[in-house]
Amino acid sequence: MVLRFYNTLSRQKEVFTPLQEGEVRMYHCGPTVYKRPHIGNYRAFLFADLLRRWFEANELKVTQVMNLTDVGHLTDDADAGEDKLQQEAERTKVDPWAIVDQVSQAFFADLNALGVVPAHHYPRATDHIPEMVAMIEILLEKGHAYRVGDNIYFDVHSFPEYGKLSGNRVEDLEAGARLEINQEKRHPADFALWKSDPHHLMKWNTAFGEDGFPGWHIECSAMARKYLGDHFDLHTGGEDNVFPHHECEIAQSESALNGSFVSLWMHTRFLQVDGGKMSKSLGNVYSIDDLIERGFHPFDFRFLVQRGHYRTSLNFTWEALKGAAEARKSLQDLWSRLANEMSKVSGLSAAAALAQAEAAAEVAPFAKEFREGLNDDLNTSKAVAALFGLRTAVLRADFPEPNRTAAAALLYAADLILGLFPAEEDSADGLSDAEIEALVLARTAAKAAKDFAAADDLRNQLTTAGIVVEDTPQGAKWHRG
RNA sequence: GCCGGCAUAGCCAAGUGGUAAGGCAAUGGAUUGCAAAUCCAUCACCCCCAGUUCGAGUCUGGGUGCCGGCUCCA
Repeated sequence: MVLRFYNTLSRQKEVFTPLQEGEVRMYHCGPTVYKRPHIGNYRAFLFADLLRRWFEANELKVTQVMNLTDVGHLTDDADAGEDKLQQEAERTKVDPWAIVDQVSQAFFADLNALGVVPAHHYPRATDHIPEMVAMIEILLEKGHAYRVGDNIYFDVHSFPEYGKLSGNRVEDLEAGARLEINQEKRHPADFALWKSDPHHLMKWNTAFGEDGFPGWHIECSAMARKYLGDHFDLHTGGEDNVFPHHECEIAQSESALNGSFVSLWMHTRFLQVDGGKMSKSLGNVYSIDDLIERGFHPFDFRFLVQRGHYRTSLNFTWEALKGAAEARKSLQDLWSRLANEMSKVSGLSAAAALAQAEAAAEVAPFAKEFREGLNDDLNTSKAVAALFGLRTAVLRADFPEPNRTAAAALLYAADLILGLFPAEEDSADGLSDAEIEALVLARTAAKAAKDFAAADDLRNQLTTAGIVVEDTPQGAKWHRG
């Protein structure tokens, strides 16, 4: 098994070697819970889910952490800066803690709808104030941070490698600074670790003062350390996190902990809508519910995202989503056709199912293409193409019967890894096989008698019950849709 | 102004320098009582201009357009 991933830090694909053999520890920058996440946010979270699933399919033990940022961050570093959560709270006259609760619930509901496997920890920033304070104290002691009144800043010049992730240089940042220079700071690129403001709605009484709140970046450093240790395998986020957020995390953590922090940094490219950035004014900032209202299943969106590569900007359009939905439906149809064989492989692990598929000559080429695609920096396009290759092969009349189970195994594994098909809904009006057979036979008889009205009526009954009837040269066949 | 990325058919999207995966849609045919499904077939000179090379979507330079960061943002 050789997994290769593109590392933002080195700007190239690298062979992945876990720090601890057989284990992967990873951290994902999660949502700021001040307003409901949109589909663009979910592209990043679906990517995290895919990583998790593929690692587990490779029999690695995964520890996965995704933070919830529930304390607002400053819109700028000047003292007048407000934070989004505070703004939202003031705008809606709702207590910020209530907003956090409400948005968090919506977030988890969306994750569930998208079939995301829950991370092991979803730490909240406000639950980790002591950890952040402790880390800031280390930075002060080591001379990487300085205090001005009740504000504390990280001294960028104390970390010579600042800029290694983003490629930015401290000098350029200074030259391009569009902000009013905060006179408190020694250098414009210095960033806040802790701020104090009596008017802030969310504030804590700490050694740094009575009315303080954390800077934007420190929460991830502190929480990652707590749940994953000082040095862990990989950290992900959207491309916009590269700078300043992740750059600052690196500076803080490596300064505080004397050593490398994260081995592999992975970032997802933004989702575009209608060829450009989604924006409120264009009215194309969609939520998962918006997709559902238009008649799509959240898994259609999941499939759309996973048909493309995470490092390429994906253009979301309703037409593209429709295309993904149709494509997913045809794989779902394949699943139904393999229902009998599916029962023989269900319960297998993804690793075992994939191995079984690779062991069968007729299916192996597709299984290999699927695996190799994912091994190569999660090339899901290639992996999905393999599934369509499998579909074509299975649907050919001469597909060898013994290999149908292997084909089912591959599709089953693909579902465990990509999350293609929602869990079966309990069909309350489900017909038994015998009842279906009777209806199908009755329809065949009606057709033979040229009573097409009756035949169509029977077909409608079956369709309504979720049964697909196919007239083939070998007679009528049916399967559950 | 300074960093970084992308540009492939109507749409979405892969692509180690050797003559363009896959899907959706569409079109023709087979099949059907009509459909649906399925099967067969058709459907791209890879943004523009130079250059390197025996050979470039794939490398280099210059344009144009879009995206990200430098400011909260996946």
